[in-house]
Amino acid sequence: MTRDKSGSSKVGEKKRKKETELFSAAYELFTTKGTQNTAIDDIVKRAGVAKGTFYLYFKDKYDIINRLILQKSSQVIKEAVEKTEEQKLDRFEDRTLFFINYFKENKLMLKLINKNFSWGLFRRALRNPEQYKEMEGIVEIFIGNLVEKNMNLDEAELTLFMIFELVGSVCYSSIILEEPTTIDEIKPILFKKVLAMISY
Amino acid sequence: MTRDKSGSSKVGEKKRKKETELFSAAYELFTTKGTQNTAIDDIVKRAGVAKGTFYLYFKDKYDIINRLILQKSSQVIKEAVEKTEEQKLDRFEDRTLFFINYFKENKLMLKLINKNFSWGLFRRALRNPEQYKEMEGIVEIFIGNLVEKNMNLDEAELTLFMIFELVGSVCYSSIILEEPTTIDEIKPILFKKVLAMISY
Amino acid sequence: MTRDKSGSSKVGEKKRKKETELFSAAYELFTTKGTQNTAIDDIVKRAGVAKGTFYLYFKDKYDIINRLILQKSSQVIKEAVEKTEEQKLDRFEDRTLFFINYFKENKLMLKLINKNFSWGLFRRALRNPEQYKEMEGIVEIFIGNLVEKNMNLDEAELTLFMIFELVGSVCYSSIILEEPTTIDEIKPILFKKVLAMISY
Amino acid sequence: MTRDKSGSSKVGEKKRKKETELFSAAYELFTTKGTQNTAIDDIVKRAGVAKGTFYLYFKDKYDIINRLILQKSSQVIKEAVEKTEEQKLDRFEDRTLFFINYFKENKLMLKLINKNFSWGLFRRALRNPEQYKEMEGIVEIFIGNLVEKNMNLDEAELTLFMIFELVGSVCYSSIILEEPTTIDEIKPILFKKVLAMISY
DNA sequence: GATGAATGAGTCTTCATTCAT
DNA sequence: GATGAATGAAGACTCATTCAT
Repeated sequence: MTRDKSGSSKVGEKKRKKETELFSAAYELFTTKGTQNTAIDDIVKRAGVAKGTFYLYFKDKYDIINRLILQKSSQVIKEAVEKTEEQKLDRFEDRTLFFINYFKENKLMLKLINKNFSWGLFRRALRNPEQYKEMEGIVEIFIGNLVEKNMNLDEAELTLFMIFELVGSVCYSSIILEEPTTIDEIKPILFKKVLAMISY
Repeated sequence: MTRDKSGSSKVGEKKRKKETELFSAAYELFTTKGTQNTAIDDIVKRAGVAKGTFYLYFKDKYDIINRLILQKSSQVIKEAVEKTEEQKLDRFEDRTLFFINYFKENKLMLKLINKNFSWGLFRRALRNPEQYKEMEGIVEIFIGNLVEKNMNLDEAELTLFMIFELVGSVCYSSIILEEPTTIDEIKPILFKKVLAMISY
Repeated sequence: MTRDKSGSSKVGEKKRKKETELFSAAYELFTTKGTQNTAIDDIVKRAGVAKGTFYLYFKDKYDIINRLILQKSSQVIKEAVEKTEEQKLDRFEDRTLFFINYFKENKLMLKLINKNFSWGLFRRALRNPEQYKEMEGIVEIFIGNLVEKNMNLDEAELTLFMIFELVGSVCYSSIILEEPTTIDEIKPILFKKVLAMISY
Repeated sequence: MTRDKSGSSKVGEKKRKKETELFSAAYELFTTKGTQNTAIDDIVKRAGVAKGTFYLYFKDKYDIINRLILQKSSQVIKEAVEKTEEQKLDRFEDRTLFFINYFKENKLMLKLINKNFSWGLFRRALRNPEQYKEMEGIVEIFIGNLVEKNMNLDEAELTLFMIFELVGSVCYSSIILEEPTTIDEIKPILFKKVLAMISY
């Protein structure tokens, strides 16, 4: 009798393991060589499974890319939030900066996300009640803080969007390409600009 | 004996013409379908030349992409500068906003540049004395203005970089994908944030 | 101890049921999408059994196709014979035409059989004493009638074969493809030709 | 200066040769193993060209199949007509039988055509003025003869269609599968039936 | 008997690049 | 300089069949 499709049975575990291996193989490859230059063949070879197995778990290449971005980005953000909360910082600005600082640590993910990120995909994910409950909280808190500062709701959301775009591109460029300079040299200026965006 | 590579002889003209046709065919295609989905075959067909001819003028596909981005982006910026100067605006802030406003008009180029733009490529181009003399001027003027506002030189240049990144990503997302909303709704907020970045 | 392979025990019944479900799922799919475009996966999904189960009842894909054709074609013919006999038609020719007319009704089977039918397979089936006793009767009656008309036995059997081939192809083409025209327009001519083949 | 696309120049000749080689390799393979079991890879290997070359000459697998059937069938029919006319037979019936007799000689083509033949494709080809002028003549003559025998035009065309279908299926079965017997044993009966179809 | 996860050979198709003419 | 036929490696995806549980 089969009770669950991905549950606690031995088969279910094994199944889950394959998917995980596929995910992490793809992640490694995508962040190293880019999605475009990574073949399904590379992924399955690294994961140590047969080609057909890939298509057991993913509809096609786009499927794994999207699911990976969603998964990794929400995971990284979640982590960043947790670390930020541990800091017991009083001021909203400080919390924001600490958050960004932590966020930028995950270099590999940055590379993956930056060229494939879509705000629409992200918002849609936020509306998925099951999986992203926590993340939604963060977003709401952030926006709430801005609203308290007399921003209206629309502007607050757009501000968040712009901060994402700015921090994302700047980090990508400075970390991955070291252009125009290193992230360490850029960071103080970036923080200054983010604060300016929050405050005015 | 070939005297010149871009000269004034009839042959030189003809040569130049093929290259130009290849450039504009590629531009049209790249901005419409993306670089990835455009085959050399598409380009040469549209340009009306043979496939081999392509490799007479460009080393490979990357070559034409890079040169196209450089060429188009500096051309668009140049135009934007000219239009801005015609406006005889007194305040630096107003000139910046007018500039950005004009800049964003060129939707097609935006699409091309956004996923391929690299600040390093851009700066390298600026240092090319022949071709980009005028553009360098613009950049210097902008930076000069920021320095007058008591920014140091490094911060000024990084500020310019960040404005480019922010405006670029936001325009791309809002114009091409209409996410999170249309450019018209985003513009006032974007301007506000750019001003904040200039001022603080 | 397994006593029977198709017997009356409960297990046997269950077994029989799976096989039947596989058969009817395959039939539906084959006649709708063609054998080539139907995957084992489609069949087992529709039948509601596991993939491995398929190979418990059928050696491979060809096995189910052949057995299906045999089964369905003899079933349709049997039905056609019964309907024909209900009509109490006196003349052999009239009975033949009525038979053909009924025969052509089963569009789906036509599609399945036409591209896979093999006279050898069919005759071999007829010689299988168990299953196809009745059908053999029909064939013998038909042939007997022709012999009465002074055809020799060989010619009679070949005539039957040719009528099958002609009626089969013409019906397939006109019903499924509507080429060169509809079955309704073709039918009178087809009947005329069949009568000619019987009579001369 | 390029004057022609497949003409008399050296390049044109070479080009033509590749296409021909591809055609004949495909023909050989299709008739031996069937279209379904022949991969593009098999074709190009046998033709001694690269895989990409195939797609220079044919849109896809269906393209080469259709063009091959059209080409071969019209070629065989043309030949059969020529041979028939050389015989100076007076009676229409005799000419028809001689024609069929010659027609059946080409065993390989029979195999190819039989499972892929479509009357619609065939008629469309007949309407192609350039290539099939002669063939159209044959068809018209045949139909004309039937009309002289007091058949109306529609019935004449349908009769031709049915003869094609009958002769095609019977020859296929008897020549390729030797079912229900050899073509030599079947031929007299087949002729008798065709005459019956012409005469009544 | 029943399951369904896993396999991997097989298939079609694309395209940047080369090179003889 | 110009041409365009030829290349073949690379890629995404399918599916009949097996086998451990």
